Amino acid sequence: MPRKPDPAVRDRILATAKHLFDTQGVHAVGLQQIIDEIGCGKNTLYREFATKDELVAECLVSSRKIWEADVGRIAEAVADPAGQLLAIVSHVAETTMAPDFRGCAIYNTQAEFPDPEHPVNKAAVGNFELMHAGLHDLAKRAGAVDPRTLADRIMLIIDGLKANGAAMGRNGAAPAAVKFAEDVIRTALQPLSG
Amino acid sequence: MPRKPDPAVRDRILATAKHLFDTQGVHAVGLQQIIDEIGCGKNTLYREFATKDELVAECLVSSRKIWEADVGRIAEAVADPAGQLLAIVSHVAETTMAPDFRGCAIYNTQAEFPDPEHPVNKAAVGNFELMHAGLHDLAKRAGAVDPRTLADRIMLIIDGLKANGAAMGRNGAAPAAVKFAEDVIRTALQPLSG
DNA sequence: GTCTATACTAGGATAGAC
DNA sequence: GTCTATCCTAGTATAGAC
Repeated sequence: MPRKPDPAVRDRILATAKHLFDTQGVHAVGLQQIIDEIGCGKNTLYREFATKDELVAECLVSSRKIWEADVGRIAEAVADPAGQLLAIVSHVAETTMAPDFRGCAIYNTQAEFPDPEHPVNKAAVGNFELMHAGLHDLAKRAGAVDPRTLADRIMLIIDGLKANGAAMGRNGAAPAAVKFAEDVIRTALQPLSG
Repeated sequence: MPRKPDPAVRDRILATAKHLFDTQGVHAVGLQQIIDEIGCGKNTLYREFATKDELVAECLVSSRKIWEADVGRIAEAVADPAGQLLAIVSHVAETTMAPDFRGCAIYNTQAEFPDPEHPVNKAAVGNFELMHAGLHDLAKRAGAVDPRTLADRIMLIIDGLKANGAAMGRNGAAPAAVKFAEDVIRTALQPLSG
């Protein structure tokens, strides 16, 4: 087969773009930079993604899928919903304490597209809503007295981890997050008067 | 004195730049845009700030001063350190639930300057360290059993508020944050077996 | 002299034509 | 894949108003 039908060229573009966007910021990365990195032609990129915004939005879909895959893997490894909540926090803590962690890709992308009507902004908000809904579901199945409040608190810890980890890594508040979540979950499951 | 020594031109540049940076992002705002908004000449801006980076760094100093002023005002209004911690969280919650809140200016700026060696990045990290140190001090004076842990937890809630509030406003986890902090502070002050 | 305003350089951006 | 068109950026230098 002499002529490659480049079956995965779209995925390669997406992966390369997502990596560059995540590490340097969307506005700081030009399409030419992505093209150079991949070694493809400009029209190849424009065939797959009509505009840069479309490419950015598609990267957010990738971020969502990665999150869902992580949560799914945790669900397979941990039986009880309360343990899954804790494992999710633990997983986020690990990623945010990595030396090259530069912040939550979804949050950072949203910050670069402040217009609430912009598709990229809407996609980012949608991702957060999905995350919160997943936590809420787990909190319900864990038997929390007030599932919504538990989900809110875990969400705050996760979001705090991302923001704090980006700025201060393991020198900041991130190392304390898992124990924090543990206490919060334990308290939330106690029927009365903890 | 007939000739105005334009005592406030530097402040006007700073205020305008900070507002534009905060609402649209640093990379998305050109110096020309700032100049047009102010109505001054390009020379004037470059006389006060040699480079854009210098202007950005100075905006971070403004952010820090605003934070310190907020904390100082709370310290005057609330007597006990534990109450101050709660009031700080409450204050952050209010700002993050404002309809036009676009995220923490310091965090967003840092995200746009990922290079840890860049002066702007260092300035942002320095701001976070100052905030954490202030919380730690309050936690100690509040008589917390483990002041560092209390400071870490309050910091996580505050950072979570900023990230979550930017994405979801009052539809997200932000409204639950003050009650959350209240519980955390109360538990942290109990000498044993809460 | 001090300000605004404009022209200019050199580079990088998106986008698209070929 | 290359090449072009158009636009915008940071930053500098110059022109002209008061």
